[in-house]
Amino acid sequence: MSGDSSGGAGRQDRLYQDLARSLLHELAAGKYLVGDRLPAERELALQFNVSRPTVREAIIALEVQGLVEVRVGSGAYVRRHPGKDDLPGFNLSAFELTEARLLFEGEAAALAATQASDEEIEEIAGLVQAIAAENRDPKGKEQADRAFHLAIARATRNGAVYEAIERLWALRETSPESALLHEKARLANIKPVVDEHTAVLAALRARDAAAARSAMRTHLAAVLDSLLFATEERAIAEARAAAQQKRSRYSAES
Amino acid sequence: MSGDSSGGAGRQDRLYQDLARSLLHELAAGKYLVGDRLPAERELALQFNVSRPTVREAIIALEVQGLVEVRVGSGAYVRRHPGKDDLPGFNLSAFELTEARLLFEGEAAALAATQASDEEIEEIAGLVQAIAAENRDPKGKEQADRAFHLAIARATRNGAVYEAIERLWALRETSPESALLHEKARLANIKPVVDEHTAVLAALRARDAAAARSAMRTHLAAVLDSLLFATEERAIAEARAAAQQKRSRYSAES
DNA sequence: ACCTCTTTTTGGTAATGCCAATTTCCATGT
DNA sequence: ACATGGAAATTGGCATTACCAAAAAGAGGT
Repeated sequence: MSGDSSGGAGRQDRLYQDLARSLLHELAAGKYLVGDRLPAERELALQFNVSRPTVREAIIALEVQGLVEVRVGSGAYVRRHPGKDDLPGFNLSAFELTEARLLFEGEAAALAATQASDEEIEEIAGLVQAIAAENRDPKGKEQADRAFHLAIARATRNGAVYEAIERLWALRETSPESALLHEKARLANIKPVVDEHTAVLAALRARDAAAARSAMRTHLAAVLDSLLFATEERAIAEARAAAQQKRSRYSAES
Repeated sequence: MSGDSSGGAGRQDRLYQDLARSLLHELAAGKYLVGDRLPAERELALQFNVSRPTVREAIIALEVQGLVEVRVGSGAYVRRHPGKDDLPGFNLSAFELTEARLLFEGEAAALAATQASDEEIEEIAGLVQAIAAENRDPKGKEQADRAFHLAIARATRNGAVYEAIERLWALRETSPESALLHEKARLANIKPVVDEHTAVLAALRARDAAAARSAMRTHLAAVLDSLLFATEERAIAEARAAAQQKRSRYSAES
């Protein structure tokens, strides 16, 4: 079996992350208590059918997060249990993240409208162009989209606001389910709609806080819509109804 | 040299940590800027005279901490610099934190007004009582105040919203300058004003989102005021003027 | 100039081998 | 019996080699 990569069902990225997540789940499930020793690297490699280097990488990931302590010649020991903070937004659905963005980034846009420098606004204008360009490329990674939103957050001149919003984006990228859903939404809906971004930009240029908030909320409400569209599971249908309620509130605002 | 371990002068532990530290220093020194690509794994292995697996481990350590982003077939790119985010909320002033709370918690209150269960609202009512009691005790630690705000965040039923707001509180408690300033504000102002909390509660009971947002913003605008009042430093005077501007916006809202 | 196909570069993992730190356990001496 | 010392087994630490797949760079044709 040299090179399971061939038969191993084409996994492209970060096998160690999958393993780390699995171990994390086992920890959270109480399979290993604080002070317990994890199985040996060689054993884990067998159990999970991966190579030892991969196991090492996964354990290092846990070690860096302070979850386990590795003692040479002895083993890896559980230091503490994954707290709510450690599973960064593990249970945060794409809906929750986007709803939070709707609320927070709306306010950020409003504040940015009164705080942003001309240079910052022009930078944002450039990013709108970049989004348009990115949209023409079917493989675009929404890199410009992210930059656009973060630039606005930065233009608030409030580090706490920026950090909070940046964190929401980080969670979105981390959360597996979230990533999956966004991918589906992208395939279905495609374009992150340049018009909506342009509207936000126009409000910023006009230094109109209320308009900026409204435009940003409209944009993110559309994103929320696309997420709902990308979902067929019945379980989510309930959330859909609830979100529908909420959305009606959003548009009623402005 | 195969197996530097033999001649390598008894290194027992974590070669990858040494490497990660070295890279961290280079990052901090500005050798690689945000967005830059790190040298290839094979190249770093040569430069530092270690094996590629070790380089991978070090890069994974950086990746887990969010310092770099690894793209398959391309390389490892700098995401952010060490030090800004690693010591959470380093340069976040009490003003910034409170302003962010004003924006975010206002929205949270509005959402909570439509989402909270009756039980949750009664729990919040109990916390208002607790705040009143805490006020009578000069040694009160604003424990109830914190619980009040977090309960509202939780009542949004949105984990992302809750986590973001909880983080702002955590930062407030961590940041030394922030704590100091809040202390001064407390001594000067005394009561965390029960009336304002009561107003928020009333709006929640009425399920009036707009009123809840308004009441919460009024409350936090008052906190912001007390912070400004507690400040005499000239350096802050400028920020004060800027904040004054912002505040006028806040009250103009609602 | 522009698009396309090939080559090179770069990360992803596997597999193997050996060293060093610990631990286990048994033999030995008291 | 008990303690002690040391070999043997266990376990992590790193190095090497090899090959695949994704991405970037370059060559070639249009």
